[in-house]
Amino acid sequence: MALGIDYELQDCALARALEVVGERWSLLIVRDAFYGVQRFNDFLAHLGIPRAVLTARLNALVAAGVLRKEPYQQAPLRHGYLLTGAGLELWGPLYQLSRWGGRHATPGGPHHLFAHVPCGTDLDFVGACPACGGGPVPPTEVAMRPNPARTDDHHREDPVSRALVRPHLLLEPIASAAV
Amino acid sequence: MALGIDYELQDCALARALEVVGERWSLLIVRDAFYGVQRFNDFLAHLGIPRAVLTARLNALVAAGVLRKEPYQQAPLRHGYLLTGAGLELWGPLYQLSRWGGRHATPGGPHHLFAHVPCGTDLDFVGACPACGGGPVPPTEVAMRPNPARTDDHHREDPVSRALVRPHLLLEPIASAAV
DNA sequence: ACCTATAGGTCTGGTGAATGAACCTTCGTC
DNA sequence: GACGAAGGTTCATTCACCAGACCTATAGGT
Repeated sequence: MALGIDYELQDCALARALEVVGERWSLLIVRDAFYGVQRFNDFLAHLGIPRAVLTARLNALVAAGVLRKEPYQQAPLRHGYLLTGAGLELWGPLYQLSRWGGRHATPGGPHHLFAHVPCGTDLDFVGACPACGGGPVPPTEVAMRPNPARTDDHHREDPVSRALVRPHLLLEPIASAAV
Repeated sequence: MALGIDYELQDCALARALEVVGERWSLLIVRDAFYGVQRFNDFLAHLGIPRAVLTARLNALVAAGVLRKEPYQQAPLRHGYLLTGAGLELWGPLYQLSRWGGRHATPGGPHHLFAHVPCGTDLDFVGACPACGGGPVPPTEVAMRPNPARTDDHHREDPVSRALVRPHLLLEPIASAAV
C-alpha cells in the first residue's frame, strides 16, 4: 500500500498485508487470478484498469510473491500471471471479505455463488463446506456460478466477463486464455 | 475506495466491500476499533494518520454503517466511534488477512497473538478455537497479547500503543479512553 | 514487400487525493 | 484571563491515478 513512507512503525501484520494487497486494484487482480484470468489483456479488459497501473500492480504482486510469471509461448515470448502458494492462501480472506460485501454493501445480494466441487454444497460464510464438515475448503475444490437471483444484471461485454457467466472451476484458465 | 468513477460495472461483492473498507487507512481504523480505540485523538496518535484524512475516513465508515458515533460526554459534546453490527462482522476477514500478513509479509512473524477467552486456547488461522471446536469465535470472546517472541520490537510511544502492550480483551475500551 | 492485427507493454499531460503543518472552536481548570 | 484538551478545518505541496497515445515484436494475409 505504501502508506506514506512505508509502515515501519505499525507493529501489525495487517498493515504488512495491506502493503502487499491493500493498494487500489491489487485485491481485484488477485480475485481475477482465482477466477482463472492469467493474461495481461484479460485483466485489462475485465477490470477496466489503466494499462500503466496494471503493469505496476502486476509487477508489485510478483515482487511480493503473490503472483509469478509463467511463459505460455515463445516467439514472441508471452507469459501469464499465476498465483503462488502465498497467493493461494489469500483465498480465505478474499472470500470472507467478498461475503461481507455481499451481505452489507451489495443491494440485492452477491452476484456469484461458490460451491464445494466434490459434494456440490454451497460454501458457508467462512468458506467451509457445511456438508463435508472440517475447515475451509481449498480454492482448487471450489466452483463459481452466477447467482440465479441476479439475472437482471447489466453484464459487461468483455470476453472475460462472458466466460465467467458460465459455471466455472476456480483457477481453471478462462476460455480466452486457452490455447 | 472510489475506484475512479465508482464501480458500477464490477459485478462483484468484493469490489463493493473495497469501496467501503478498501481505501488507504480504512481497514487499519477498523482494526484499531477492534483493539478498543474509540476516540479521534487516539486513532490519530496510534495510526500517525493526517487529521484531515482521519476525519474523512471516520465519516465515510459511519456513512457506510461500519462505525457509529456514540456520545461519551456532554459539555463539550464528545463522542467515540464504535463498531456497528456490520462492523463487527469484519472481524473474520480482518483476522484472516492479518494472519496472512503474519505468515507471508512480516519477517519474524506476527506481533500479536489472539486467544479464545473462555478456554485460553490460541485461535487457528481461520479464527476458530481448536479446543472448543465449531466455527470462528466472535471478537467479544477474543483476547490479544503481544507475541513474546518479538520482545525486540521498537515500540511506538503513544498512549494507545503502550496500552496495547498489555494483554487485552478485544472491543474493551483502551485505558486512555476510560473515564 | 506491405498492411494489418495481437500481445504486452511505456510515455505523457492533466487531475484529484494524500500529506504535514498551522489554525480554529468549545469548554473546563487554574 | 491564560492555558490546555478534544475534535476538528484550512492550506500549499507532493504524489498517485487517470485516459489516451505511442512503441516493439511477431504472425498472417495479399
